[in-house]
Amino acid sequence: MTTAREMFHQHGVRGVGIEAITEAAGTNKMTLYRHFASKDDLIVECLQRAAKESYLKWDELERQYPGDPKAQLHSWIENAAECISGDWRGCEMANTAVELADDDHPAKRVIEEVKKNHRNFLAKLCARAGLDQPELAADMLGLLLEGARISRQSEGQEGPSARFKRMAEEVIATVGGLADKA
Amino acid sequence: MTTAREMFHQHGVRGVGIEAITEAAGTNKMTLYRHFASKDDLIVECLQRAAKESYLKWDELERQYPGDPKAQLHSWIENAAECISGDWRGCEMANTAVELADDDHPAKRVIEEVKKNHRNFLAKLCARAGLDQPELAADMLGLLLEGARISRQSEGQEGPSARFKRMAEEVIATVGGLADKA
DNA sequence: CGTCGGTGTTACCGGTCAGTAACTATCTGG
DNA sequence: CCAGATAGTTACTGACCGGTAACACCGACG
Repeated sequence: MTTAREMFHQHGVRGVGIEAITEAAGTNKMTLYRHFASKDDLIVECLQRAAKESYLKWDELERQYPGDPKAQLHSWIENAAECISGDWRGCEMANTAVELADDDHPAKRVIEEVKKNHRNFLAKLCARAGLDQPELAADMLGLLLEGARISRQSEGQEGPSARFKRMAEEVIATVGGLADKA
Repeated sequence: MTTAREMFHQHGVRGVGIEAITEAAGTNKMTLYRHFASKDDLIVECLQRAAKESYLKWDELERQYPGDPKAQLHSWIENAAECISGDWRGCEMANTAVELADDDHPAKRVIEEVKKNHRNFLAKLCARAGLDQPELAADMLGLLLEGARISRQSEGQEGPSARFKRMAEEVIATVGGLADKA
């Protein structure tokens, strides 16, 4: 199943077949179909596992710097930057959303929920950090990250996504961070 | 061919077949294959047409407010916001880049070139508008747009992408716009 | 009138892929 | 040692899709 996530991410959910996944995982199709009803089901469960990982990571991020929301925010930036600079192919969620043009696909609900939670988490961090416009800052950080992950797939590692960290710092410093100067 | 672009955009390049395209265009497969060598070829030419449209739009944008780079910048924001709010499914280029996991695909070169040109165009506008940090502002505007277009596919029209205009204005006002206050 | 470039039509090939069936092997717990 | 659950194997179906072949059609131009 970890293999499934890797392959879905690497080649896209539409670009890899069940057989290739099971083969790479050292098993076969039948075993997989005894655990998952369909390929769509497998996709959904992969995304849900990814979602759970994200939630854990956010929790850990808060626990790492208790009572210091500014540090939490910077840690988030650090974390996000790592997501971009790796050899990863963007965001599992966003990529899948692009590939699954059908709005009725069950995976879409998972994706939407995670993205909404991410936004709320960011807004919470921004508000706690005392930013002047936490909602605006959260939206900007979220979209900058989303854009950076996509841009990496269009322009490669040397594109604008390489400057993500600086941009994010700029956002919390100037956009919502007027409280610093007050 | 216009039909091809619409359908590629609506269902994704991997999600629609040649037959569906030709049928929707009121013709058939053979006629298409007499003009295009392969599906990949069709994709590339569609993207190149999209690229040409973008270049024309940028030129028009500069011609619309000659000698007034600030107005050009705001007009760019307006234009970008329209791209998001429509019923469109994100950016043709970025979506295709996500779908075509293979880095060697000829379409990737087209996409990369357009994105680079877009970034340079933005940087030029920002510099001419007298922004303090034109490169940084251009990167941010570009990634915000990219992120907004992707977010629309994950979170729908009501998500952060709805606030794109405000974010972009904030960027040129505070991030690179210190020249205003000087 | 003839022929020639472009178009439409039908049928087909080869490949891939999701999903299933039937059978066998292996390991478990009692 | 036996029973039952789990996993492996092979082969298959049915559908879709990219691409091609062969042939009939129609308009233009000489």
